[in-house]
Amino acid sequence: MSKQSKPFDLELMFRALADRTRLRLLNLMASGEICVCYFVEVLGTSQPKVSRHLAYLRRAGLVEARRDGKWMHYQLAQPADPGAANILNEVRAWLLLDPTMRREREQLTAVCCMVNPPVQIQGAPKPVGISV
Amino acid sequence: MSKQSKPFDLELMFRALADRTRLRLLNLMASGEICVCYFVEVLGTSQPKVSRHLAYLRRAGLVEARRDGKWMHYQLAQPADPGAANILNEVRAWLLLDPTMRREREQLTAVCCMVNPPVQIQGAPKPVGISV
DNA sequence: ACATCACATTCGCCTAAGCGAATATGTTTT
DNA sequence: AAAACATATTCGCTTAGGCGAATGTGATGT
Repeated sequence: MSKQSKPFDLELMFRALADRTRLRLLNLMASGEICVCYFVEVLGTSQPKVSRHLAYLRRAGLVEARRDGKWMHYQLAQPADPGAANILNEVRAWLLLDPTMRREREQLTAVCCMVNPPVQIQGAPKPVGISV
Repeated sequence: MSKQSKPFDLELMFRALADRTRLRLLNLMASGEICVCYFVEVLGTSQPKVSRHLAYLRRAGLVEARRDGKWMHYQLAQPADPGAANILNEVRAWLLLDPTMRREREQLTAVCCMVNPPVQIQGAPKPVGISV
């Protein structure tokens, strides 16, 4: 059998990318691993909604999750298919340039640097790659 | 106003790409303009279905249509937003490499070269860019 | 003028998937 | 053991969108 174990469903990837909330989630992972409570805080949406969209992204193979005590950390995943990886890289490049997305990454940085952070964030592990 | 006239809805683009039939349609436009009857013939799907999906692609700004007598010709469009254009280029590159998509492009070429083409195709203008 | 051709649109049905609200699960703390 | 916490899942509802079948539309041919 010359077939890959997973032929990477491009259609599924695009369905995963075809939602603003999910694009915003991917954007906040640009700098590295980050735990769920930051998504909730920065995006200003409900926790179940964030969780559902993260599950969708994971099913599509676009992110990976890692448990650390009570916290779940999410990071961008590199698809095995090189073509899919190239497409995703372009999407990430676009996210980096988009003004709205840029603002949300700045909000993330701001939240991380606060002396008196919101209740939801207090005690949460800082995301990596944020210049504090 | 520093805003573009059309901020190019990336989410809409991904929704347009999130369907196998539409990816197959884009694939058949790889070599240039092509008229609707070829889509119907090569994809083996109903004409209304092809037409609806082409309309969807046009609404998303991924293809352009041109009327020529009773024939409608479709071709890939270059989005104004350079980031979106880069993403689309990667998608096209992926389509060129995918074995299934490659086979369908070959089918298109085959149909064009037939001495006794199927009824649907007889008299239709040949697509450009097909090595006959 | 009328039929035919190439394509587009509409209709009714069904599934995927988004949402808020409620609830469940796994982990740490006390 | 029980409470608190962070996150995940389920439920009921609503909308987008896929499909085949039927119909509409604009151009050509006779």
